[in-house]
Amino acid sequence: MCSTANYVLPLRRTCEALGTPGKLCGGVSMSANFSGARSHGAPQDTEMDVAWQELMAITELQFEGPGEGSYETAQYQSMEPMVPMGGYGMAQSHPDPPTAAACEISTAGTYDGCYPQEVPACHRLGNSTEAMYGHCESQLNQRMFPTSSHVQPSLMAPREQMNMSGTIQGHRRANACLAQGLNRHMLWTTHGQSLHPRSADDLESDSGLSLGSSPPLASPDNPGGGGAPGYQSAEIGMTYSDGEPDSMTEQARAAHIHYPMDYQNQSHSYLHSGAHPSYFSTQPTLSTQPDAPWSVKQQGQPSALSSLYVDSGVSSRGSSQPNMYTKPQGSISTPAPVSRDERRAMALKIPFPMDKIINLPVDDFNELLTQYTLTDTQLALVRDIRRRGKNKVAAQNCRKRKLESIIHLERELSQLQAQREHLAKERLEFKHSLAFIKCRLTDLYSEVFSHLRDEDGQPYSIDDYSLQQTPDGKIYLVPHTTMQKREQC
DNA sequence: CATATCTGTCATAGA
DNA sequence: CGTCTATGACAGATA
Repeated sequence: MCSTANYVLPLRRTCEALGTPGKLCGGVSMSANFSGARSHGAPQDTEMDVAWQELMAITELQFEGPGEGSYETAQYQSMEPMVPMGGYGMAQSHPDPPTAAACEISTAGTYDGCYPQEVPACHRLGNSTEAMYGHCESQLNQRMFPTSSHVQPSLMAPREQMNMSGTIQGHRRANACLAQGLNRHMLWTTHGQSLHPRSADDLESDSGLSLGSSPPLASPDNPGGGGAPGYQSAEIGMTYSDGEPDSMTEQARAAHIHYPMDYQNQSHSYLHSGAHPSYFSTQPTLSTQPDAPWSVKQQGQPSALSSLYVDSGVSSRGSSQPNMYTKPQGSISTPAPVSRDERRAMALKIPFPMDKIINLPVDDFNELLTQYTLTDTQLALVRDIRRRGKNKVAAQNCRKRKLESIIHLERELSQLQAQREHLAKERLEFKHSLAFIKCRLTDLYSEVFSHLRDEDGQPYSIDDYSLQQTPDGKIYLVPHTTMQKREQC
């Protein structure tokens, strides 16, 4: 798979979307939007040509100020390291033809950095993905609140609609969710099933499990799938379901008996991990060992979350859902977010961790499945978890790419505006220079004429004669009448 | 309470 | 054909 081509396409899509704001909005028909957004390449190209011509039309000077060249360049370089990750990278160091030409035209050093070489930035940052992402994020935040905002508001708008502070937001939300989780906890334990006939999962999800692709699964109040109707951790007092507590405990005990794993302890170990707010390991684990699936070993390195683009692990960063049923802070253990899928997996007693479900290669994943006897419901849940987990990461990456694409386009716009201004100044200088040369030529012409004399010693009239130079360098005095005859011929 | 933003999820296309 | 990835669209949670 070619990383360049792979990136160019989404970038172009983003360009198209920016060019036609309506496409960013929800349409009546998704499929229609899809086809529309992806099949109108030619008109968009025409628009780009027109836009370029406008930029080149230096008659109307509406430049608003120099671009923040160095800053944006550095910023964009910081994005580049995605290239080796998943075949994504910004700009790809392939200047668009117009810009490249423009850069060549430009005589000032201002445009040397028109398209910076991104690779060094990657190497500068090395493997410190923390720094990599932190850099990106911080700059995104800076872009969010520019101190010298010369970018047109129309271009600020789409960017500001995007997630510019995911990490911060995640932390902020994590704290906020504690209170929220407390409220939810109280709500569920107070009202119980009578007020909430549907499970938390069903209430949270628009569709719960994937529509049509999976049979109904055993969400806490949907025991039809063969799993426990709910899961309750007795040790930490977590209640994932609005079911009867006694029966829940029963179910938990049953799980204890019928399955080799101790979910309570597993959950406990997860909750005690603390370092990472998620059950998910963010490091792909290629090991196919089916034992100790919920062990702390699966916690993975939290740094993976900060890797450039979400690698393959699934995080609960900023997710509002995982915290909803966690125990309020200040209790026995550090609150750990439990996503719906995690609860489902526990409810159905899936005998391997989310980490493996999501991150294992398909072969290893299938091999893992063969090592256990799973019901259809469990199998469907596992596959749904895998699909959702991968898609969640993909969505996160997709959004980051979109943000970076917008930033890239804004920077490119600034550069083109600066270039336009430069060319306009250059044109003005040439115009003045030309006027001066014309004036000088007229003077010289008159002076030459003033020194010319005919056979009678009389000066030639500048109205009746003109000087003309032939290609061989010789100069002739030509009467206007002769010139007129030539023109008539 | 309305709004904006963030995030997870689904549907879909394409590789 | 199954899987994976990318992305638009949507919904829910939250600030």
